Amino acid sequence: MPELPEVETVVRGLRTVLPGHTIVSVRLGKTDFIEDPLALAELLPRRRIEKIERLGKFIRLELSATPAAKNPEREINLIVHLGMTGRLGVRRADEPIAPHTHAFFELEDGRELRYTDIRRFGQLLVVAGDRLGAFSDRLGKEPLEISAAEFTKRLAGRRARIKALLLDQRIFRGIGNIYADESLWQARIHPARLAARLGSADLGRLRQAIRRVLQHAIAARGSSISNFVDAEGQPGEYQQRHRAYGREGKPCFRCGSKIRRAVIAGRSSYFCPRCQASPRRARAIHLKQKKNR
DNA sequence: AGCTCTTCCTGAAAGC
DNA sequence: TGCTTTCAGGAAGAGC
Repeated sequence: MPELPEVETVVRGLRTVLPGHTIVSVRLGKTDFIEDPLALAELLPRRRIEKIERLGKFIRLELSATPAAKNPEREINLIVHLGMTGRLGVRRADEPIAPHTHAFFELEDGRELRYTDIRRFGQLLVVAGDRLGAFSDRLGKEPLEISAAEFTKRLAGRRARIKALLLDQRIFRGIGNIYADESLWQARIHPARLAARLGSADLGRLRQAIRRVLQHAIAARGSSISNFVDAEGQPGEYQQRHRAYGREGKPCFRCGSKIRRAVIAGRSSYFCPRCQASPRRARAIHLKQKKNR
């Protein structure tokens, strides 16, 4: 499923082939995952793709108007969320169409940007330039850019489980189930721990673990779970480096204990029962250390 | 505030 | 073998 590293991989791929090109027309299949299909089909033609960036798990294509565009005075953005099974890639218009392809953005040079999404959990929307700030403000901080102080501040006093907070896009943007579990394993923190009960050492390790895991995953071009492929249709390789996610019953890479699976924050969560002390055990360890001091 | 449940959707996997 | 059921999950909303 596409999370920050997968979306970053797609964005980097699109960046090498799309900027400077103009959308000449839009064709849509099923539209139930598109916020306003009529606006999309009306506003995009005759616009040039200026730049592409990632906002958490969202992809933003900044579009400038050519004179023939509708409402040329308005700057708009095409925003794409890949959901679970979304794919975005550029193909020649005469190439075969993958099943479940529901949006085609034809370019002036005979290629087209295609959006394919088996389950249609993804999202396509148009955001006007003057609304982009509000759109972005609804999302939390980029985990690769956040300072230690800001990281701590965002979790301080929160009585929710750390896993739930890592998945909450209003706190940090871009982390999903795989990278939450991988980061918690790396930082040796049990997913069910309450954020308010984590010490500064825990939080420091967690921030570094998130950075490290995401950077390594980006370098490996993401994890190919649920058929993820990049803009060129190539799978990523980080799934081979997973230490917790999807490894139920397999030995922990650190201590050899069997990785366990439990539903935490409504999601499958994988962790090492020895390296990542449960909330109860973490508390017992904490009290014992206090007593010995 | 934060938890659980439900909804959206399809294909893979498990169950019979 | 082949059909039926269950499950997975990002995000949002309801209800507790």
